[in-house]
Amino acid sequence: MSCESEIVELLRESGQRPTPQRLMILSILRHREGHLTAAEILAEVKKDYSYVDISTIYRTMNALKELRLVSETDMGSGEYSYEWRPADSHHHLVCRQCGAEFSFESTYLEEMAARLLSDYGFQAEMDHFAIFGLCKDCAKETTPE
Amino acid sequence: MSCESEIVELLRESGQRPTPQRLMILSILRHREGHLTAAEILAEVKKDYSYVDISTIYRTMNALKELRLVSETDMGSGEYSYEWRPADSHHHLVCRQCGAEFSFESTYLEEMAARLLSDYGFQAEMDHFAIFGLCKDCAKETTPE
DNA sequence: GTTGGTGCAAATGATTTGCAAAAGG
DNA sequence: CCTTTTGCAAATCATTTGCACCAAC
Repeated sequence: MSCESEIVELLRESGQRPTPQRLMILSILRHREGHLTAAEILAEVKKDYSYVDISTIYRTMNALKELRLVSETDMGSGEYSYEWRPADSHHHLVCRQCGAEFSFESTYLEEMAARLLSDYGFQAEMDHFAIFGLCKDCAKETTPE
Repeated sequence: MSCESEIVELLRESGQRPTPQRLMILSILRHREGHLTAAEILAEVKKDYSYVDISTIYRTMNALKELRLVSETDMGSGEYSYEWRPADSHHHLVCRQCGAEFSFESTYLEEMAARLLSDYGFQAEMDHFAIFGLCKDCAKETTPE
């Protein structure tokens, strides 16, 4: 794939070795839309390359997290989800009832980040938020009016 | 303490039995400011009442969570924190570097909740948010300019 | 060669669960 | 009594770690 060299460069720049495992993990993260759990990444990697361990996934994710190349989000399922850090930050609505997930963008969060910076000097990481609540359909059931 | 009867009533209303364990747990949650982990609640309860188990804490928290009497927040430490659901919703800034925590209130979050409701019909639970980032001091070190 | 990365298996640590006994209504 | 709740111990489940071996530079 064409962006492999780009990935290799990214790794080298940050002092990491471009092993086949990492290339596969990174390629999956970059080509798949949305967030993946460590187990899901593992399953995907194993399709082509059987001998990979879940610990390698976690170690890679931790390294990439520190480099801020991937985001880690608690989607409320008990596992963390990882996503290639998107250029355009988006967020997730997660329904507590049915588990449905929706993406959304919000200038409110960016405005708030700016405000936190000016008021508190706090550099908020607003790139990937999960907001919990009730989706439209479940809200209807719960409050049938 | 004077608010015990109030707590008993709250439990009864929701079909729960006011056992001594629950009364203590609830009393601690209501009188302590800020959020507590399950282990911290356990330690606090054990001061007066030795035979309590961590599973009772979790079971109580899960029941109260569903009744929306306490909020559960991932403060980034690997454990969840619980807090008596505050009348005035506030949120937390957590520094990824030094771990410092700050409370803040924000009308932005409320505005966003209103917008999510009108745009998506999504009833967001905005009562207790943890936002991660870099605090003033750590930001200074990282970006000494 | 030296350093860093991997697979494997075992450890960890938070949370959950099965069950028999105890307590609440 | 009948149902819910508890303590205890054991189970789960995601994530981390120790270590010997292997791969990158």
